[in-house]
Amino acid sequence: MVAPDPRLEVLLDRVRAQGGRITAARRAVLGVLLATHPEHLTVEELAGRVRAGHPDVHLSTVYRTLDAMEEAGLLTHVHLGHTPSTYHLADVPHHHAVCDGCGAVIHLPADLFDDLARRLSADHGYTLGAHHFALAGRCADCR
Amino acid sequence: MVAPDPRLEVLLDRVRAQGGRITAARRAVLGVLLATHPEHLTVEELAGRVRAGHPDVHLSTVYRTLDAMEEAGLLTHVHLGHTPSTYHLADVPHHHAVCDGCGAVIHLPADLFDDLARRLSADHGYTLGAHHFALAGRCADCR
DNA sequence: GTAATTGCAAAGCTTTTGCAATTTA
DNA sequence: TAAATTGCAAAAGCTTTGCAATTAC
Repeated sequence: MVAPDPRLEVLLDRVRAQGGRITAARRAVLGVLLATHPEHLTVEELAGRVRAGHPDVHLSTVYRTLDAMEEAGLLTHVHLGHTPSTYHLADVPHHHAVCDGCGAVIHLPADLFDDLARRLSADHGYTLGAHHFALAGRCADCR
Repeated sequence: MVAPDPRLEVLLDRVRAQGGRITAARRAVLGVLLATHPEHLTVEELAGRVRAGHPDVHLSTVYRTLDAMEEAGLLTHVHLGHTPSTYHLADVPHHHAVCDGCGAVIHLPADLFDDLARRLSADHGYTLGAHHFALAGRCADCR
């Protein structure tokens, strides 16, 4: 038996506050995301872990739950490459750099992009936003 | 009748030089890419234009042609968002910033990323590579 | 009770693949 | 002629959707 994570209640309260309902599926999905944080899980991986405790939760429910929770601002998805989207709890904003060779993911603090963001804003009126797509390149090992 | 583009022969020579064969489909695909450069076309758009002159070229042939020509270094594909990949001739390296609101694409010179690349290299041994995924954000109009 | 959520099955959309037939060099 | 390329049809992989049944509030 896994000890209940008090952070789960905080997340659920945010769902309630937005008029969302609390279901077993939502508890399970958020629970998995809390337990695996700060990993980035594909929907498949997520569903697998959810099903370990709730074999009845359908894959389409996982997709819809993720959509709803993302809409509510609780989580985010990122594209790391030519692969399925990955999900993680929304917390400290960060970027990702993926190695084209081995797939390793490096997490980068957002402030690394401050200069770039400033120039995009000044030169193009463009506001750099979500850290939605990873940078591509080569890690030290694969170089 | 469209005047033949002399640049096409240059590209075809590069294909030959690598042992590739010249077919009507390859002429057509490269021709469209030359004619639309520097636009970024989805495979669907590309195939549509190819079929205007060669109704017999199958979509799967377009995919295979793009793979082969990309392999040969003649072209590149970029992901601009939750949309099909887009293709363009490989020329001056550049990055892309897409507006989450209207989908507008801003082309950014590669040297905008020089500082970032330097820090990634120094701090993580990571070599920033292909400009494969667009940045996400908001353009001036949509802000 | 009412609206939100779910399960299921089916479909959607982009991309890939097997294979025989055709074409290039 | 040998190897590369194509057409076609089928399938694969990820994600979305319609709808009736269930569940939360």
